[in-house]
Amino acid sequence: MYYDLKETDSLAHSTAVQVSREIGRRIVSGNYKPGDLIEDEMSLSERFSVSRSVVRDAVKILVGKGLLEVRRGIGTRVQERTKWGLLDNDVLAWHLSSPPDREFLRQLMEVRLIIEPKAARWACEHGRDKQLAEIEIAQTRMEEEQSSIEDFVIADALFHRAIFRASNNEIMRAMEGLIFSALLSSIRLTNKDPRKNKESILFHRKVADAIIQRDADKAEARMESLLGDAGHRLKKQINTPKK
Amino acid sequence: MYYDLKETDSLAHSTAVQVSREIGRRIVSGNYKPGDLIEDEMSLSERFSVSRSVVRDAVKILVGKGLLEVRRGIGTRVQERTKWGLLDNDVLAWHLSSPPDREFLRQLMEVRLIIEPKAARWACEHGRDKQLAEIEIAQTRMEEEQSSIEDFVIADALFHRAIFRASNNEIMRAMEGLIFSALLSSIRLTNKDPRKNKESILFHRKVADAIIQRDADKAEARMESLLGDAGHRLKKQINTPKK
DNA sequence: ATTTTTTAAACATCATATGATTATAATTGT
DNA sequence: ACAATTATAATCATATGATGTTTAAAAAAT
Repeated sequence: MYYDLKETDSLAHSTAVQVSREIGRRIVSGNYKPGDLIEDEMSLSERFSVSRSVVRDAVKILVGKGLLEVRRGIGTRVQERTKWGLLDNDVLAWHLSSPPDREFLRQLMEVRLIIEPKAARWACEHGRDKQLAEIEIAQTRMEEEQSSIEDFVIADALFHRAIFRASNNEIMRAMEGLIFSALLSSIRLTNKDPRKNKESILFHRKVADAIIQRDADKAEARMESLLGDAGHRLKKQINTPKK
Repeated sequence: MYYDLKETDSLAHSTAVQVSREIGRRIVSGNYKPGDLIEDEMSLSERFSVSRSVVRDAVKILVGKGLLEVRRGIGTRVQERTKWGLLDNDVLAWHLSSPPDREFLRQLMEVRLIIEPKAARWACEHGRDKQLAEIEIAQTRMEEEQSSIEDFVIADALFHRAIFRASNNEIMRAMEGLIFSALLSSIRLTNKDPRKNKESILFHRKVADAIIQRDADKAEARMESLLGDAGHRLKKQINTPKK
Protein backbone atom coordinates (compact mmCIF):
# COMPACT_ATOMS: atom_id res chain seq x y z
CA MET A 1 0.00 0.00 0.00
CA TYR A 2 2.95 2.27 0.58
CA TYR A 3 4.72 2.62 -2.67
CA ASP A 4 2.18 3.56 -5.24
CA LEU A 5 4.05 5.47 -7.89
CA LYS A 6 3.43 5.52 -11.58
CA GLU A 7 1.01 2.87 -12.89
CA THR A 8 -1.16 3.88 -15.80
CA ASP A 9 -1.01 7.52 -14.90
CA SER A 10 -3.33 8.59 -17.64
CA LEU A 11 -6.79 7.89 -16.45
CA ALA A 12 -5.79 6.75 -13.01
CA HIS A 13 -9.07 8.37 -12.12
CA SER A 14 -11.55 6.42 -14.22
CA THR A 15 -13.48 3.92 -12.16
CA ALA A 16 -12.78 1.17 -14.63
CA VAL A 17 -9.04 1.58 -14.15
CA GLN A 18 -9.47 1.60 -10.38
CA VAL A 19 -11.46 -1.60 -10.48
CA SER A 20 -8.95 -3.22 -12.82
CA ARG A 21 -6.20 -2.29 -10.38
CA GLU A 22 -8.11 -3.77 -7.51
CA ILE A 23 -8.75 -7.04 -9.33
CA GLY A 24 -5.25 -7.03 -10.78
CA ARG A 25 -3.74 -6.79 -7.33
CA ARG A 26 -5.81 -9.66 -6.07
CA ILE A 27 -4.62 -11.78 -8.93
CA VAL A 28 -0.97 -10.87 -8.64
CA SER A 29 -1.00 -11.30 -4.89
CA GLY A 30 -2.43 -14.77 -5.29
CA ASN A 31 -5.76 -13.89 -3.79
CA TYR A 32 -7.31 -15.17 -6.99
CA LYS A 33 -5.29 -18.12 -8.24
CA PRO A 34 -4.58 -19.19 -11.83
CA GLY A 35 -7.36 -21.40 -13.07
CA ASP A 36 -9.86 -19.91 -10.62
CA LEU A 37 -13.09 -18.45 -11.88
CA ILE A 38 -13.52 -15.00 -10.44
CA GLU A 39 -16.96 -13.79 -9.49
CA ASP A 40 -19.40 -13.09 -12.30
CA GLU A 41 -19.97 -9.61 -13.64
CA MET A 42 -23.05 -9.07 -11.52
CA SER A 43 -21.35 -9.96 -8.24
CA LEU A 44 -18.33 -7.85 -9.09
CA SER A 45 -20.48 -4.87 -9.97
CA GLU A 46 -22.20 -5.21 -6.61
CA ARG A 47 -18.97 -5.71 -4.72
CA PHE A 48 -17.46 -2.56 -6.18
CA SER A 49 -20.74 -0.68 -6.37
CA VAL A 50 -20.39 0.04 -10.05
CA SER A 51 -22.30 -0.94 -13.13
CA ARG A 52 -21.66 -3.98 -15.25
CA SER A 53 -20.18 -1.75 -17.93
CA VAL A 54 -17.44 -0.66 -15.59
CA VAL A 55 -16.70 -4.21 -14.57
CA ARG A 56 -16.49 -5.21 -18.18
CA ASP A 57 -14.12 -2.36 -18.97
CA ALA A 58 -11.93 -3.36 -16.05
CA VAL A 59 -11.91 -7.00 -17.07
CA LYS A 60 -10.99 -6.07 -20.63
CA ILE A 61 -7.94 -4.22 -19.39
CA LEU A 62 -6.81 -7.29 -17.51
CA VAL A 63 -7.48 -9.52 -20.49
CA GLY A 64 -5.16 -7.26 -22.46
CA LYS A 65 -2.46 -7.80 -19.86
CA GLY A 66 -2.89 -11.54 -20.02
CA LEU A 67 -4.13 -11.86 -16.46
CA LEU A 68 -7.67 -12.94 -17.26
CA GLU A 69 -9.41 -15.05 -19.83
CA VAL A 70 -13.12 -14.60 -20.45
CA ARG A 71 -15.30 -17.26 -22.03
CA ARG A 72 -18.96 -16.80 -22.43
CA GLY A 73 -21.10 -19.44 -20.89
CA ILE A 74 -18.30 -20.17 -18.47
CA GLY A 75 -17.11 -17.06 -16.76
CA THR A 76 -13.88 -15.21 -16.22
CA ARG A 77 -10.86 -17.16 -15.09
CA VAL A 78 -7.37 -16.26 -14.03
CA GLN A 79 -4.75 -17.19 -16.61
CA GLU A 80 -1.71 -19.28 -15.87
CA ARG A 81 1.22 -17.19 -14.70
CA THR A 82 3.09 -18.00 -17.88
CA LYS A 83 0.49 -16.05 -19.83
CA TRP A 84 0.85 -12.92 -17.72
CA GLY A 85 2.47 -9.85 -19.20
CA LEU A 86 4.95 -9.72 -16.35
CA LEU A 87 6.84 -6.89 -17.99
CA ASP A 88 3.78 -4.69 -18.07
CA ASN A 89 4.36 -1.70 -15.85
CA ASP A 90 1.04 -2.03 -14.10
CA VAL A 91 1.53 -5.69 -13.43
CA LEU A 92 4.96 -4.99 -12.01
CA ALA A 93 3.57 -2.18 -9.91
CA TRP A 94 0.86 -4.44 -8.55
CA HIS A 95 3.55 -6.74 -7.29
CA LEU A 96 4.53 -3.91 -4.99
CA SER A 97 1.24 -3.97 -3.18
CA SER A 98 1.55 -7.66 -2.51
CA PRO A 99 3.68 -9.51 -0.01
CA PRO A 100 7.17 -9.45 -1.52
CA ASP A 101 7.98 -12.66 -3.35
CA ARG A 102 11.60 -13.62 -2.79
CA GLU A 103 11.91 -15.93 -5.75
CA PHE A 104 10.39 -13.36 -8.09
CA LEU A 105 12.76 -10.73 -6.77
CA ARG A 106 15.71 -13.04 -7.23
CA GLN A 107 14.81 -13.58 -10.87
CA LEU A 108 14.31 -9.87 -11.32
CA MET A 109 17.81 -9.19 -10.01
CA GLU A 110 19.21 -11.93 -12.19
CA VAL A 111 17.81 -10.19 -15.25
CA ARG A 112 18.84 -6.75 -14.12
CA LEU A 113 22.36 -8.03 -13.74
CA ILE A 114 22.59 -8.84 -17.42
CA ILE A 115 20.52 -5.95 -18.74
CA GLU A 116 21.76 -2.91 -16.88
CA PRO A 117 25.48 -3.13 -17.51
CA LYS A 118 24.70 -3.10 -21.22
CA ALA A 119 22.32 -0.21 -20.71
CA ALA A 120 25.17 1.68 -19.09
CA ARG A 121 27.41 0.85 -22.03
CA TRP A 122 24.86 1.99 -24.57
CA ALA A 123 24.26 5.16 -22.61
CA CYS A 124 27.93 5.95 -23.19
CA GLU A 125 27.75 5.04 -26.83
CA HIS A 126 24.40 6.46 -27.87
CA GLY A 127 23.31 8.81 -25.09
CA ARG A 128 22.74 12.44 -25.90
CA ASP A 129 24.44 14.99 -23.70
CA LYS A 130 21.17 16.06 -22.19
CA GLN A 131 20.32 12.49 -21.30
CA LEU A 132 23.65 11.99 -19.57
CA ALA A 133 23.03 15.19 -17.67
CA GLU A 134 19.84 13.62 -16.36
CA ILE A 135 21.90 10.80 -14.94
CA GLU A 136 24.14 13.22 -13.12
CA ILE A 137 21.12 15.06 -11.76
CA ALA A 138 19.60 11.85 -10.42
CA GLN A 139 22.93 10.91 -8.87
CA THR A 140 23.21 14.23 -7.10
CA ARG A 141 19.68 13.99 -5.88
CA MET A 142 20.40 10.58 -4.45
CA GLU A 143 23.51 11.81 -2.67
CA GLU A 144 21.64 14.68 -1.11
CA GLU A 145 18.36 12.97 -0.29
CA GLN A 146 18.10 12.54 3.43
CA SER A 147 14.46 13.20 4.21
CA SER A 148 12.70 9.88 3.77
CA ILE A 149 13.62 6.36 2.86
CA GLU A 150 10.98 6.35 0.20
CA ASP A 151 12.32 9.44 -1.52
CA PHE A 152 15.79 8.03 -1.43
CA VAL A 153 14.72 4.82 -3.09
CA ILE A 154 12.83 6.76 -5.71
CA ALA A 155 15.92 8.83 -6.41
CA ASP A 156 17.81 5.58 -6.76
CA ALA A 157 15.23 4.26 -9.20
CA LEU A 158 15.33 7.47 -11.20
CA PHE A 159 19.08 7.10 -11.51
CA HIS A 160 18.71 3.70 -13.09
CA ARG A 161 15.84 4.84 -15.21
CA ALA A 162 17.87 7.72 -16.59
CA ILE A 163 20.43 5.19 -17.75
CA PHE A 164 17.83 3.06 -19.46
CA ARG A 165 16.54 6.13 -21.23
CA ALA A 166 19.97 7.27 -22.30
CA SER A 167 20.57 3.89 -23.90
CA ASN A 168 18.27 5.01 -26.69
CA ASN A 169 17.02 1.53 -27.25
CA GLU A 170 13.25 1.29 -27.23
CA ILE A 171 13.16 -2.27 -26.01
CA MET A 172 15.40 -1.29 -23.15
CA ARG A 173 13.24 1.67 -22.28
CA ALA A 174 10.22 -0.59 -22.15
CA MET A 175 11.89 -2.33 -19.22
CA GLU A 176 12.05 0.73 -17.01
CA GLY A 177 9.32 -0.66 -14.81
CA LEU A 178 11.62 -3.48 -13.76
CA ILE A 179 13.74 -1.07 -11.80
CA PHE A 180 11.00 0.37 -9.66
CA SER A 181 9.63 -3.03 -8.95
CA ALA A 182 13.00 -4.50 -8.09
CA LEU A 183 14.20 -1.63 -5.93
CA LEU A 184 11.03 -1.14 -3.97
CA SER A 185 10.51 -4.84 -3.43
CA SER A 186 14.04 -5.21 -2.27
CA ILE A 187 13.64 -2.43 0.27
CA ARG A 188 10.44 -3.85 1.63
CA LEU A 189 12.00 -7.25 1.87
CA THR A 190 15.20 -6.37 3.64
CA ASN A 191 13.60 -3.62 5.66
CA LYS A 192 16.89 -1.78 5.93
CA ASP A 193 17.51 1.91 5.60
CA PRO A 194 19.37 2.23 2.30
CA ARG A 195 20.56 5.72 3.17
CA LYS A 196 22.84 4.15 5.70
CA ASN A 197 24.71 2.38 3.00
CA LYS A 198 27.40 4.89 2.05
CA GLU A 199 29.14 2.23 0.03
CA SER A 200 26.22 1.90 -2.32
CA ILE A 201 26.21 5.62 -3.02
CA LEU A 202 29.87 5.39 -3.88
CA PHE A 203 29.16 2.64 -6.36
CA HIS A 204 26.58 4.82 -8.00
CA ARG A 205 28.96 7.74 -8.11
CA LYS A 206 31.51 5.68 -9.96
CA VAL A 207 29.01 4.51 -12.52
CA ALA A 208 27.79 8.02 -13.10
CA ASP A 209 31.29 9.34 -13.58
CA ALA A 210 32.18 6.66 -16.08
CA ILE A 211 29.09 7.34 -18.10
CA ILE A 212 29.63 11.08 -18.11
CA GLN A 213 33.12 10.43 -19.43
CA ARG A 214 31.57 8.12 -22.00
CA ASP A 215 33.91 5.35 -20.99
CA ALA A 216 31.75 2.41 -22.05
CA ASP A 217 33.97 -0.38 -20.73
CA LYS A 218 34.32 1.23 -17.35
CA ALA A 219 30.63 2.04 -17.14
CA GLU A 220 29.64 -1.51 -17.93
CA ALA A 221 32.06 -2.99 -15.43
CA ARG A 222 31.09 -0.60 -12.67
CA MET A 223 27.42 -1.23 -13.16
CA GLU A 224 28.16 -4.91 -12.81
CA SER A 225 29.91 -4.24 -9.53
CA LEU A 226 27.05 -2.11 -8.31
CA LEU A 227 24.43 -4.72 -9.04
CA GLY A 228 26.62 -7.56 -7.89
CA ASP A 229 27.15 -5.80 -4.60
CA ALA A 230 23.46 -5.04 -4.18
CA GLY A 231 22.54 -8.57 -5.12
CA HIS A 232 25.03 -9.99 -2.72
CA ARG A 233 23.81 -7.94 0.20
CA LEU A 234 20.24 -8.70 -0.74
CA LYS A 235 20.90 -12.39 -0.76
CA LYS A 236 22.46 -12.25 2.68
CA GLN A 237 19.47 -10.39 4.03
CA ILE A 238 16.97 -12.70 2.43
CA ASN A 239 18.60 -15.90 3.55
CA THR A 240 18.70 -14.66 7.12
CA PRO A 241 15.11 -15.05 8.25
CA LYS A 242 14.32 -11.80 10.01
CA LYS A 243 12.78 -12.69 13.37
CA MET B 1 -0.80 -10.19 -43.16
CA TYR B 2 1.23 -13.36 -43.62
CA TYR B 3 2.62 -14.17 -40.27
CA ASP B 4 -0.22 -14.20 -37.84
CA LEU B 5 0.72 -16.60 -35.11
CA LYS B 6 -0.10 -16.40 -31.47
CA GLU B 7 -1.49 -13.05 -30.22
CA THR B 8 -4.04 -13.24 -27.44
CA ASP B 9 -5.12 -16.72 -28.42
CA SER B 10 -7.81 -16.88 -25.79
CA LEU B 11 -10.72 -14.98 -27.15
CA ALA B 12 -9.25 -14.25 -30.53
CA HIS B 13 -12.87 -14.57 -31.55
CA SER B 14 -14.53 -11.85 -29.50
CA THR B 15 -15.32 -8.84 -31.59
CA ALA B 16 -13.79 -6.49 -29.08
CA VAL B 17 -10.42 -8.23 -29.41
CA GLN B 18 -10.66 -8.16 -33.18
CA VAL B 19 -11.37 -4.47 -33.17
CA SER B 20 -8.55 -3.82 -30.73
CA ARG B 21 -6.20 -5.69 -33.01
CA GLU B 22 -7.33 -3.68 -35.99
CA ILE B 23 -6.82 -0.38 -34.20
CA GLY B 24 -3.64 -1.62 -32.58
CA ARG B 25 -2.16 -2.45 -35.94
CA ARG B 26 -2.98 0.94 -37.30
CA ILE B 27 -1.24 2.55 -34.38
CA VAL B 28 1.84 0.37 -34.50
CA SER B 29 2.15 0.72 -38.24
CA GLY B 30 2.05 4.48 -37.92
CA ASN B 31 -1.30 4.84 -39.56
CA TYR B 32 -2.42 6.66 -36.46
CA LYS B 33 0.47 8.70 -35.08
CA PRO B 34 1.35 9.51 -31.47
CA GLY B 35 -0.50 12.59 -30.37
CA ASP B 36 -3.26 12.07 -32.92
CA LEU B 37 -6.84 11.88 -31.82
CA ILE B 38 -8.44 8.81 -33.29
CA GLU B 39 -12.05 8.90 -34.39
CA ASP B 40 -14.67 9.18 -31.69
CA GLU B 41 -16.50 6.15 -30.37
CA MET B 42 -19.50 6.72 -32.62
CA SER B 43 -17.48 6.88 -35.84
CA LEU B 44 -15.45 3.85 -34.87
CA SER B 45 -18.56 1.87 -34.08
CA GLU B 46 -19.92 2.74 -37.52
CA ARG B 47 -16.65 2.02 -39.27
CA PHE B 48 -16.45 -1.44 -37.75
CA SER B 49 -20.19 -2.01 -37.71
CA VAL B 50 -20.28 -2.75 -34.02
CA SER B 51 -21.87 -1.09 -31.05
CA ARG B 52 -20.22 1.56 -28.94
CA SER B 53 -19.77 -0.97 -26.15
CA VAL B 54 -17.54 -3.07 -28.33
CA VAL B 55 -15.49 -0.07 -29.36
CA ARG B 56 -15.08 0.87 -25.73
CA ASP B 57 -13.97 -2.66 -24.83
CA ALA B 58 -11.43 -2.56 -27.64
CA VAL B 59 -10.13 0.83 -26.61
CA LYS B 60 -9.79 -0.32 -23.01
CA ILE B 61 -7.56 -3.16 -24.12
CA LEU B 62 -5.31 -0.73 -25.93
CA VAL B 63 -5.27 1.65 -22.99
CA GLY B 64 -4.04 -1.26 -20.90
CA LYS B 65 -1.20 -1.78 -23.34
CA GLY B 66 -0.24 1.87 -23.22
CA LEU B 67 -1.12 2.56 -26.83
CA LEU B 68 -4.06 4.86 -26.21
CA GLU B 69 -5.05 7.50 -23.72
CA VAL B 70 -8.70 8.40 -23.31
CA ARG B 71 -9.87 11.68 -21.84
CA ARG B 72 -13.46 12.58 -21.61
CA GLY B 73 -14.44 15.78 -23.28
CA ILE B 74 -11.44 15.45 -25.55
CA GLY B 75 -11.34 12.08 -27.18
CA THR B 76 -8.96 9.19 -27.56
CA ARG B 77 -5.39 9.92 -28.50
CA VAL B 78 -2.42 7.80 -29.40
CA GLN B 79 0.24 7.77 -26.70
CA GLU B 80 3.86 8.61 -27.29
CA ARG B 81 5.87 5.58 -28.31
CA THR B 82 7.75 5.69 -25.03
CA LYS B 83 4.53 4.84 -23.23
CA TRP B 84 3.84 1.77 -25.32
CA GLY B 85 4.16 -1.64 -23.77
CA LEU B 86 6.56 -2.71 -26.48
CA LEU B 87 7.22 -6.01 -24.77
CA ASP B 88 3.58 -6.96 -24.84
CA ASN B 89 3.15 -9.98 -27.05
CA ASP B 90 0.26 -8.52 -28.96
CA VAL B 91 2.06 -5.26 -29.59
CA LEU B 92 5.07 -7.18 -30.84
CA ALA B 93 2.87 -9.34 -33.03
CA TRP B 94 1.22 -6.27 -34.49
CA HIS B 95 4.61 -5.11 -35.62
CA LEU B 96 4.63 -8.15 -37.87
CA SER B 97 1.67 -6.95 -39.86
CA SER B 98 3.34 -3.61 -40.48
CA PRO B 99 6.10 -2.71 -42.86
CA PRO B 100 9.28 -3.97 -41.15
CA ASP B 101 11.09 -1.23 -39.28
CA ARG B 102 14.83 -1.59 -39.65
CA GLU B 103 15.79 0.47 -36.67
CA PHE B 104 13.34 -1.35 -34.42
CA LEU B 105 14.66 -4.66 -35.63
CA ARG B 106 18.22 -3.56 -35.00
CA GLN B 107 17.38 -2.68 -31.41
CA LEU B 108 15.56 -5.97 -31.02
CA MET B 109 18.65 -7.86 -32.14
CA GLU B 110 20.81 -5.78 -29.87
CA VAL B 111 18.74 -6.87 -26.91
CA ARG B 112 18.53 -10.48 -28.01
CA LEU B 113 22.29 -10.54 -28.20
CA ILE B 114 22.60 -9.83 -24.51
CA ILE B 115 19.56 -11.78 -23.32
CA GLU B 116 19.73 -15.07 -25.13
CA PRO B 117 23.25 -16.20 -24.31
CA LYS B 118 22.30 -15.92 -20.66
CA ALA B 119 19.08 -17.77 -21.32
CA ALA B 120 21.15 -20.56 -22.79
CA ARG B 121 23.37 -20.54 -19.74
CA TRP B 122 20.45 -20.68 -17.34
CA ALA B 123 18.87 -23.45 -19.36
CA CYS B 124 21.98 -25.49 -18.59
CA GLU B 125 21.95 -24.54 -14.96
CA HIS B 126 18.26 -24.67 -14.12
CA GLY B 127 16.56 -26.51 -16.97
CA ARG B 128 14.68 -29.68 -16.22
CA ASP B 129 15.47 -32.70 -18.37
CA LYS B 130 12.12 -32.54 -20.05
CA GLN B 131 12.67 -28.90 -20.95
CA LEU B 132 16.03 -29.65 -22.49
CA ALA B 133 14.41 -32.44 -24.46
CA GLU B 134 12.07 -29.84 -25.93
CA ILE B 135 15.07 -27.94 -27.20
CA GLU B 136 16.40 -31.03 -28.91
CA ILE B 137 12.98 -31.67 -30.46
CA ALA B 138 12.80 -28.16 -31.83
CA GLN B 139 16.31 -28.47 -33.20
CA THR B 140 15.48 -31.72 -34.99
CA ARG B 141 12.33 -30.23 -36.42
CA MET B 142 14.29 -27.32 -37.76
CA GLU B 143 16.86 -29.60 -39.37
CA GLU B 144 14.16 -31.62 -41.06
CA GLU B 145 11.77 -28.87 -42.04
CA GLN B 146 11.86 -28.41 -45.76
CA SER B 147 8.28 -27.73 -46.74
CA SER B 148 7.81 -23.98 -46.36
CA ILE B 149 9.88 -21.01 -45.37
CA GLU B 150 7.30 -20.04 -42.84
CA ASP B 151 7.33 -23.39 -41.12
CA PHE B 152 11.08 -23.31 -40.98
CA VAL B 153 11.14 -19.92 -39.34
CA ILE B 154 8.53 -21.03 -36.84
CA ALA B 155 10.64 -24.06 -36.01
CA ASP B 156 13.55 -21.69 -35.52
CA ALA B 157 11.49 -19.52 -33.20
CA LEU B 158 10.31 -22.54 -31.25
CA PHE B 159 13.92 -23.52 -30.72
CA HIS B 160 14.71 -20.19 -29.13
CA ARG B 161 11.50 -20.21 -27.17
CA ALA B 162 12.31 -23.61 -25.74
CA ILE B 163 15.54 -22.16 -24.41
CA PHE B 164 13.77 -19.22 -22.82
CA ARG B 165 11.38 -21.62 -21.14
CA ALA B 166 14.12 -23.90 -19.92
CA SER B 167 15.82 -20.94 -18.25
CA ASN B 168 13.12 -21.14 -15.60
CA ASN B 169 13.17 -17.42 -15.09
CA GLU B 170 9.75 -15.85 -15.29
CA ILE B 171 11.00 -12.51 -16.50
CA MET B 172 12.88 -14.25 -19.23
CA ARG B 173 9.86 -16.24 -20.25
CA ALA B 174 7.85 -13.07 -20.51
CA MET B 175 10.18 -12.05 -23.31
CA GLU B 176 9.36 -14.99 -25.54
CA GLY B 177 7.43 -12.74 -27.88
CA LEU B 178 10.66 -10.94 -28.79
CA ILE B 179 11.87 -13.99 -30.66
CA PHE B 180 8.91 -14.36 -32.94
CA SER B 181 8.89 -10.70 -33.69
CA ALA B 182 12.60 -10.54 -34.38
CA LEU B 183 12.81 -13.67 -36.48
CA LEU B 184 9.79 -13.04 -38.62
CA SER B 185 10.65 -9.39 -39.16
CA SER B 186 14.14 -10.31 -40.11
CA ILE B 187 12.93 -12.80 -42.70
CA ARG B 188 10.52 -10.35 -44.22
CA LEU B 189 13.20 -7.73 -44.35
CA THR B 190 15.96 -9.73 -45.94
CA ASN B 191 13.59 -11.74 -48.07
CA LYS B 192 16.03 -14.64 -48.19
CA ASP B 193 15.25 -18.28 -47.86
CA PRO B 194 16.70 -19.22 -44.47
CA ARG B 195 16.60 -22.90 -45.30
CA LYS B 196 19.40 -22.29 -47.70
CA ASN B 197 21.66 -21.30 -44.88
CA LYS B 198 23.20 -24.57 -43.80
CA GLU B 199 25.68 -22.69 -41.68
CA SER B 200 22.94 -21.32 -39.49
CA ILE B 201 21.57 -24.78 -38.83
CA LEU B 202 25.02 -25.88 -37.76
CA PHE B 203 25.20 -23.03 -35.30
CA HIS B 204 21.91 -24.11 -33.82
CA ARG B 205 23.09 -27.69 -33.62
CA LYS B 206 26.12 -26.65 -31.62
CA VAL B 207 24.07 -24.63 -29.18
CA ALA B 208 21.63 -27.47 -28.69
CA ASP B 209 24.42 -29.97 -28.05
CA ALA B 210 26.07 -27.75 -25.48
CA ILE B 211 22.83 -27.26 -23.62
CA ILE B 212 21.99 -30.95 -23.63
CA GLN B 213 25.42 -31.59 -22.13
CA ARG B 214 24.65 -28.84 -19.62
CA ASP B 215 27.89 -27.09 -20.47
CA ALA B 216 26.89 -23.57 -19.50
CA ASP B 217 30.02 -21.79 -20.68
CA LYS B 218 29.94 -23.43 -24.05
CA ALA B 219 26.22 -22.86 -24.46
CA GLU B 220 26.52 -19.19 -23.69
CA ALA B 221 29.46 -18.70 -26.04
CA ARG B 222 27.85 -20.61 -28.87
CA MET B 223 24.61 -18.71 -28.57
CA GLU B 224 26.63 -15.54 -28.85
CA SER B 225 28.19 -16.83 -32.04
CA LEU B 226 24.83 -17.81 -33.42
CA LEU B 227 23.29 -14.42 -32.82
CA GLY B 228 26.41 -12.58 -33.82
CA ASP B 229 26.45 -14.44 -37.10
CA ALA B 230 22.76 -13.84 -37.70
CA GLY B 231 23.11 -10.19 -36.78
CA HIS B 232 26.07 -9.79 -39.05
CA ARG B 233 24.31 -11.27 -42.04
CA LEU B 234 21.25 -9.27 -41.27
CA LYS B 235 23.20 -6.06 -41.18
CA LYS B 236 24.77 -6.78 -44.54
CA GLN B 237 21.36 -7.44 -46.05
CA ILE B 238 19.79 -4.39 -44.54
CA ASN B 239 22.51 -1.99 -45.50
CA THR B 240 22.33 -3.16 -49.08
CA PRO B 241 19.21 -1.40 -50.28
CA LYS B 242 17.35 -3.98 -52.30
CA LYS B 243 16.63 -2.86 -55.81
C1' DA C 1 -26.25 -46.98 -18.94
C1' DT C 2 -26.29 -44.02 -22.81
C1' DT C 3 -28.00 -40.56 -25.54
C1' DT C 4 -30.78 -36.65 -26.17
C1' DT C 5 -33.15 -32.67 -24.58
C1' DT C 6 -33.94 -29.02 -21.59
C1' DT C 7 -32.64 -25.55 -18.62
C1' DA C 8 -30.02 -22.16 -16.10
C1' DA C 9 -25.82 -19.50 -15.76
C1' DA C 10 -22.76 -16.44 -17.80
C1' DC C 11 -20.90 -13.49 -21.06
C1' DA C 12 -21.57 -10.63 -25.81
C1' DT C 13 -23.73 -7.29 -27.97
C1' DC C 14 -26.88 -3.67 -28.73
C1' DA C 15 -29.55 0.43 -27.67
C1' DT C 16 -30.64 4.40 -25.07
C1' DA C 17 -30.37 7.75 -21.57
C1' DT C 18 -28.03 10.80 -18.39
C1' DG C 19 -23.94 12.89 -16.21
C1' DA C 20 -19.27 14.96 -16.35
C1' DT C 21 -15.49 17.18 -18.58
C1' DT C 22 -13.32 19.87 -21.98
C1' DA C 23 -12.50 23.09 -25.65
C1' DT C 24 -14.45 26.43 -28.30
C1' DA C 25 -17.57 29.91 -29.48
C1' DA C 26 -20.57 33.52 -28.03
C1' DT C 27 -21.52 37.04 -24.97
C1' DT C 28 -20.87 40.55 -21.90
C1' DG C 29 -18.51 44.20 -19.22
C1' DT C 30 -15.12 47.62 -19.28
C1' DA D 1 -10.73 46.55 -28.78
C1' DC D 2 -9.80 43.56 -24.97
C1' DA D 3 -10.64 40.62 -21.17
C1' DA D 4 -13.49 37.93 -18.50
C1' DT D 5 -17.44 35.30 -18.29
C1' DT D 6 -20.90 32.28 -19.92
C1' DA D 7 -23.16 29.18 -23.00
C1' DT D 8 -22.72 25.41 -26.16
C1' DA D 9 -21.33 21.38 -28.51
C1' DA D 10 -18.38 17.40 -28.60
C1' DT D 11 -16.87 13.47 -26.30
C1' DC D 12 -16.27 10.08 -23.03
C1' DA D 13 -18.24 7.69 -18.36
C1' DT D 14 -21.61 5.33 -16.37
C1' DA D 15 -25.99 3.17 -15.74
C1' DT D 16 -29.77 0.26 -17.20
C1' DG D 17 -32.38 -3.03 -19.65
C1' DA D 18 -33.12 -6.14 -23.38
C1' DT D 19 -31.85 -9.95 -26.44
C1' DG D 20 -28.67 -13.40 -28.34
C1' DT D 21 -25.05 -17.13 -27.87
C1' DT D 22 -22.38 -20.46 -25.54
C1' DT D 23 -21.56 -23.70 -22.03
C1' DA D 24 -22.17 -26.99 -18.45
C1' DA D 25 -25.10 -29.53 -15.96
C1' DA D 26 -29.53 -31.43 -14.94
C1' DA D 27 -33.48 -33.93 -16.66
C1' DA D 28 -35.68 -36.93 -19.67
C1' DA D 29 -35.97 -40.40 -23.00
C1' DT D 30 -34.37 -44.61 -24.91
